[in-house]
Amino acid sequence: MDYKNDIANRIAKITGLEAQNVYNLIEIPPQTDMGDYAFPCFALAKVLRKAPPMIAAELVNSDELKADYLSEVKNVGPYVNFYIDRGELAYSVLSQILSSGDAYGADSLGDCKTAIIEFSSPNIAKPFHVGHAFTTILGNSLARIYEKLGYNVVRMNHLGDYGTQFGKLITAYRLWGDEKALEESPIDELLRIYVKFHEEEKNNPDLTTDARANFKRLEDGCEEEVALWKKFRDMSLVVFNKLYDRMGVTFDNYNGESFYSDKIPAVVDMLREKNLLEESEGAQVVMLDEFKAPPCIILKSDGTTIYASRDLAAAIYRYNEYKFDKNIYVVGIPQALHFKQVFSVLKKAGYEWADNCEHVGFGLVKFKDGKFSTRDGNIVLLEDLLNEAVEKTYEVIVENNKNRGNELTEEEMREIAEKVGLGAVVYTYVKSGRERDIFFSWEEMLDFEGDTAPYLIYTYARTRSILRKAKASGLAPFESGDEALKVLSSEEEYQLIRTLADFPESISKAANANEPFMISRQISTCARSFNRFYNNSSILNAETEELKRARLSLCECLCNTLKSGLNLLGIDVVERM
RNA sequence: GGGUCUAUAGCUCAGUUGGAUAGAGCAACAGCCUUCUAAGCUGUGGGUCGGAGGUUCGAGUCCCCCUAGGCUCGCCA
Repeated sequence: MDYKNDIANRIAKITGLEAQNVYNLIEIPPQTDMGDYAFPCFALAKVLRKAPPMIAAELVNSDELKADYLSEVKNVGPYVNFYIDRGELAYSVLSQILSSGDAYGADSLGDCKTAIIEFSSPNIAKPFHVGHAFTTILGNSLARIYEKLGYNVVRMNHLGDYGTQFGKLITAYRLWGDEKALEESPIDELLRIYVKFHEEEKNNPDLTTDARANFKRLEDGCEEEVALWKKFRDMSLVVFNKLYDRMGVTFDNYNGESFYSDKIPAVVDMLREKNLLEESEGAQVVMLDEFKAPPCIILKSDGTTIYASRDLAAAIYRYNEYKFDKNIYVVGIPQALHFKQVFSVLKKAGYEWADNCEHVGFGLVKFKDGKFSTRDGNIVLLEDLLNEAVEKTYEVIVENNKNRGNELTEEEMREIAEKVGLGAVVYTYVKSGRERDIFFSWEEMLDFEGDTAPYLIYTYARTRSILRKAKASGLAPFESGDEALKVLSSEEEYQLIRTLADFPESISKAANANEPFMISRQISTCARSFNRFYNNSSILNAETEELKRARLSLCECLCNTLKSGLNLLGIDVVERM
């Protein structure tokens, strides 16, 4: 039952205000002892020409505000506070969660609309470091969130697989390439020769000329160059895919820059036909004064294309192919202006769907002391970070396993460590607002206490353990709709139920703002509420059989919520740890 | 210099269209395992919300100015 809506209707009846307006005014009090909903009377003060506290006092006495599900209606200063009957709340919230299972929070808001999410998009032949992890983790989470809300999601990996750097790689590979090393560790070898190229290039301008010629031959489709390019691309993809598999990240396609390169001329023609192209300082540009943005370069003065033209071609292709309702780019904040320009050009060219394109930016990953730079070797590979986190998790598990009667086998411990370790890393990226820079520190990444994934997974596993024990002793939770759920009315139970009830809303909020942290924050609150309850009340040794079963139901609801929420963040749960 | 974002507890961060006593986690200190997993829980200390002004019943939140910092500003992506 929608309590808020019902309360709004009742207040509307008394005051004569629009129900929708009242609904928007109703808020959730900052403290739980102030009730479940509150109606502030400030807005009525002007209309009724009375002081808000007086209005509140009068409202409270109205018969219209007497409902079965309300245990109390109280005026506090200018507010009218509504208290939902705890048993009633427990019954309605738990019934809903129990019937939804792992799907708790799912919605059909998306209505089968199509949402394209471009994310990860690493450069071929370059190492995948902790900076790339941000777009990968964020995009993966957003994809899952939109799917949960009923969207048809298309995951796109816009690979950096084209451009003059491939001319350089071809030149470098022919001079210094080591076939064996390439087979064993493609990215390392490609990076080695790429770095060497840049060193040698300083003293040998011929290399630059050769690299340009090679890229030209690649663009012209010369067999040898294309074959080499393809080889580099395929080998890099194998490496990336291993990482994606490990993280549970999937893509619907890997159409990178190379895929769109032959679609650019049509875009240039289109812009020219619409008289949008101007010559400026030798380049072909689209002026964007009316969008308060600098000109967007479409063709360089040498007539070649640039990344803006590629992104234009990609957007148009995507619209024609998918007729998307949302086209989201999960790319770092430094590219904010670039996307503003691209979207503005589309708009200027008359594509109304340009309004459905959105740049979802995120902060930089930095070191506390000094910059993050590939050149200085000041870099942490994502794989190293994951391994480190898994290893540390494993040590903790081994230690705990000794104290818990060696229930786990070596293999199980390895498997748990993998999931929890990865979860710990993923969580650090989605625990706060995406636009903030992340200061990378091993210490924080490997801290498993407090607001962390291990804490959440631990809470889940601990609860699963209780459910297993209950089952073994023939004790079953109540099912959805069982009136006995109403016995849950203690302070801790009530607090937990309230936080569980807020979970679905956190998903739609997260989607609206493209901010997964709104979900991580919610489930973190759920876990904390549960642990408080857990430490205060015994579940399997509760006073009555009925209370035991009702509390087991509460456990099950917590599990459903945590599992669903963590899944939306891209984190797996484990049954024991 | 133009654009843009940020500034909240010692540290890392929340704070919804202006609303009730500005909240979490970490760190510090003091407690809690013969009881369902202590990766847990309880308590304590810690704040002129960068600074000044303005708007109003009311400002961490909105407007203006200032200070500090990040990112960015046509032929790299």
